[in-house]
Amino acid sequence: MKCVEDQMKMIKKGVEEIIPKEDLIKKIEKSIKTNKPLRIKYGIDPTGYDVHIGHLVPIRKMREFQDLGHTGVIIIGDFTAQIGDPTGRDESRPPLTAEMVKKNSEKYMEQLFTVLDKDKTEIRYQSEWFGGMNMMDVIKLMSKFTLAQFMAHDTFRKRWESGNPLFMNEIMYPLLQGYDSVAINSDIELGATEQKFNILCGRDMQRFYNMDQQVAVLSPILLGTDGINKMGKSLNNYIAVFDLPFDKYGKVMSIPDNLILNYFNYATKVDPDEIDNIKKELESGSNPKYIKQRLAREIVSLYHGAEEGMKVEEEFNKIFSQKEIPTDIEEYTVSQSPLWIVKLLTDSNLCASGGEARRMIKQGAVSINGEKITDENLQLEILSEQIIKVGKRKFLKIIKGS
RNA sequence: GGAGAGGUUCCCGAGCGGCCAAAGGGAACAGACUGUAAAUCUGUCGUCGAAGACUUCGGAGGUUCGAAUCCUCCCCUCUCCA
Repeated sequence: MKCVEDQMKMIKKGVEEIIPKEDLIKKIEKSIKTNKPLRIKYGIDPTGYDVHIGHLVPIRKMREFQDLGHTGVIIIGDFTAQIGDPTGRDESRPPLTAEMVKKNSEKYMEQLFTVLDKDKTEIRYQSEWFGGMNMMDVIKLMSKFTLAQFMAHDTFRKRWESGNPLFMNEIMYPLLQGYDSVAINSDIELGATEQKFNILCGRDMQRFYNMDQQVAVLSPILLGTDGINKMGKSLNNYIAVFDLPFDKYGKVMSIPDNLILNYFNYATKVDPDEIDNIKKELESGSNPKYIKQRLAREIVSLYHGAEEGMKVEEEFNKIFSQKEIPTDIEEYTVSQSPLWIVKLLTDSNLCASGGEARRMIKQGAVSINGEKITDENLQLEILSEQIIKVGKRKFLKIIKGS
């Protein structure tokens, strides 16, 4: 096992805050002395299974802990999922069935294991400890905190002050998350900085149960592709693990230039020294496009391999810089000919409605074999291998059916 | 339990009997430009073979030639009082 200094150096990298740092040092010392791995906690809510690269910032940290010999513990929040984290924007939550929880967490873990070390990961469900609780236990949990403590928390206070509804069950959220730390006896909890309150709740909760208190290791929040809000599903500014390589590449290319270094730091495995070089390069005024392309390649490679990264980059240049046609285009079989162009666009799902299809034609966004379509009444003679293009990035190959 | 305010199109938010498919902003999409699905500028932004028609302003009824706008009941949220 590595010495305390080495471990600390590795842990501190790319981390915004460690609360309290002294405790972390003590924990590592103890772990080395007793040769016992630390238990590193991270919780997920199985409300869905779309994992984006923002979620993976703390997960990468967990992997580093695992590489240092420690144990990662993933909590499947099958109880907290019924509430919805108040720090998020989610409003009402439909109740989750057991099957949904199972399906979501399996898919979720599949994505996390692109980063984590399976042999050093423990998966635990909240229902293991909350499932058997009765009302007395719940009251006991609630008696540990005051309302004032919760109202001091920014997200609760803001909701309150802006006159938005704040439900009682939402107040339970930090309590449940906090008790998880007691249940699994965690040494360290990982999360983004917005999780500070919840994670510190876990610390308090452990103290109430006379346990060693966990340390909060907080990662910065990854901004979304819009460059303004945190990456998240509700704002549709996220890059998902399940996104196709080409989409990942394109989404990275759409981030504002000032986010490039941020992404290099938190969304790739590029060495910090190398990132320093990139920073200098950016400052020296070289074209950010090429640096962003490298970033996009790095991110795609991380999930799909270096080869795919190169391939996708070529494809991107082809379509957007040289305005050519992509190599692989989805095919669509048409048996009726001639076919009204608007019908073709809607039937093939290139456009959502007839109105949209007409609009696209009017705006000069539709072309067939490179020829712009201007007549929205066009009866198209269907020939095989016609390439239809809508906007910049929607392509379809028409196959003549019989 | 009492008193007040409010629920509008993906989101925020105006409208308070016809000129409302509903201002403005954001998001999204398209075009131009470029260094890219950056930035900027311009345009579009309910559905229907587009003519007119149909559906939409928390829900259900009603008044009216005509309702997002008025009335009744219901559901939901916020504020103050207890």
